[in-house]
Amino acid sequence: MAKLQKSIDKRNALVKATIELVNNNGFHATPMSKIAKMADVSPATIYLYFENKQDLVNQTYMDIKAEYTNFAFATHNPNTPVKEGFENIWKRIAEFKLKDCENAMFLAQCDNTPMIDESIRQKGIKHLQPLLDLWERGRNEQVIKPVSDYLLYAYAINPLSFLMISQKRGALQLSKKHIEEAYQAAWDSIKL
Amino acid sequence: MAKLQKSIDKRNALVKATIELVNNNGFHATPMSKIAKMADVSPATIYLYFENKQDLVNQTYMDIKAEYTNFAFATHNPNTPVKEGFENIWKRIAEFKLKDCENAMFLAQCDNTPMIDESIRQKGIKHLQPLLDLWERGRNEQVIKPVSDYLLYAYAINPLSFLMISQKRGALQLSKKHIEEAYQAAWDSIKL
DNA sequence: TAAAAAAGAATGAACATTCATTTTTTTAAA
DNA sequence: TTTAAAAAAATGAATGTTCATTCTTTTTTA
Repeated sequence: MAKLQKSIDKRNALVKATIELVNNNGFHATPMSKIAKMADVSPATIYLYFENKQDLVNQTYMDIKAEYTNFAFATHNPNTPVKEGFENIWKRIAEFKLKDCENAMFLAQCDNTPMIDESIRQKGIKHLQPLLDLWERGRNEQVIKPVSDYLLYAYAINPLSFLMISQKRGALQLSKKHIEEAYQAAWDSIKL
Repeated sequence: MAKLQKSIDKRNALVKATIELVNNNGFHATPMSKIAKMADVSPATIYLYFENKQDLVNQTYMDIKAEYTNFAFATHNPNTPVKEGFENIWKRIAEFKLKDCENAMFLAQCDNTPMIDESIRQKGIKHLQPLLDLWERGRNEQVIKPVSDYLLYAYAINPLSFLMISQKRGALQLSKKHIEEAYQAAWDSIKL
């Protein structure tokens, strides 16, 4: 329906405005009034779509997290060899983080501050299951070091967030070559 | 003087309270009134020691950053072999991040959000010079991969922040063995 | 024309900062 | 050493602003 579509557009505009403003100013320095203005909507209208500010941010987080993991695993096939599967997922994640920088920045901020309800963050983690499954297989096949998922994540995935933030700040510009170097470092850190 | 000492004590109490409250609630959800209360001081008194809230946080950041790098490089000798030197610095950093968790959490939050003035963060980075020098030597001696400092930092150092945050959240408890595994991953990711 | 959606203005709480006093410390004269 | 005036430090209570949220009215949709 045109009706329903309009609602979806408005909700999306609110989510988008939230991401941009929170990225640049942080959660608490982002007033509802500014979000409303950027989304071309009255402040009161936000409350037709979201319970309150916390809910708006929680939902934004969940939306983006889902989009992120959908993208990351879209081309994943659980039957490919571990090394190949990892390279594929890693490069999809890298592509998302570096191309869809706004969204990725928002996730990073959520994951590094107390701005999101902890229960919501916990839910977000579950989306990573396909990667954890791959690692489990890798450990069994003695292709990947027998260490915890946290450690693997810390070395294989998390560094991308740091590189992304650095790029956003203008500290460096990541070329194809850099991505390849980063992938090598990631794989070297977890392979057996 | 007893006089001067008292002032220093008060300033320290304010800095300490700032760290604890910002760690748990974030910058903007930490009112000056609460900082004052926790430091056993009137809100007005804060303004005798700091220009305003932003200045309080900036100074807190600089204080802790200096403490952090002093600790990290305290036992560093620029003449030791690269591998050995790196292991030493890495383990000092790990010790700081995991034992002096409150301070390290605060730095992580500052580095991952827009809460600190960018110019202040830039200054903080300079403290890392001894590590960058070591890497430069490592690249020359072909002991370390010929990649940028950012990449080396992203893989060799930054993962510790992730592990620290995870530990703080209770997601895992890092034992001696985990630290050793993490060190191996760090070294594997950057060694040639 | 009734119901739903949206709007702008109003409300009340929270907060950073300042102000007017009070308390403490310093100074130096007795 | 004691004392009291001056200076400095500290305080609690205001101030004015900002903001999330709600209320009442208007506009749009069915």
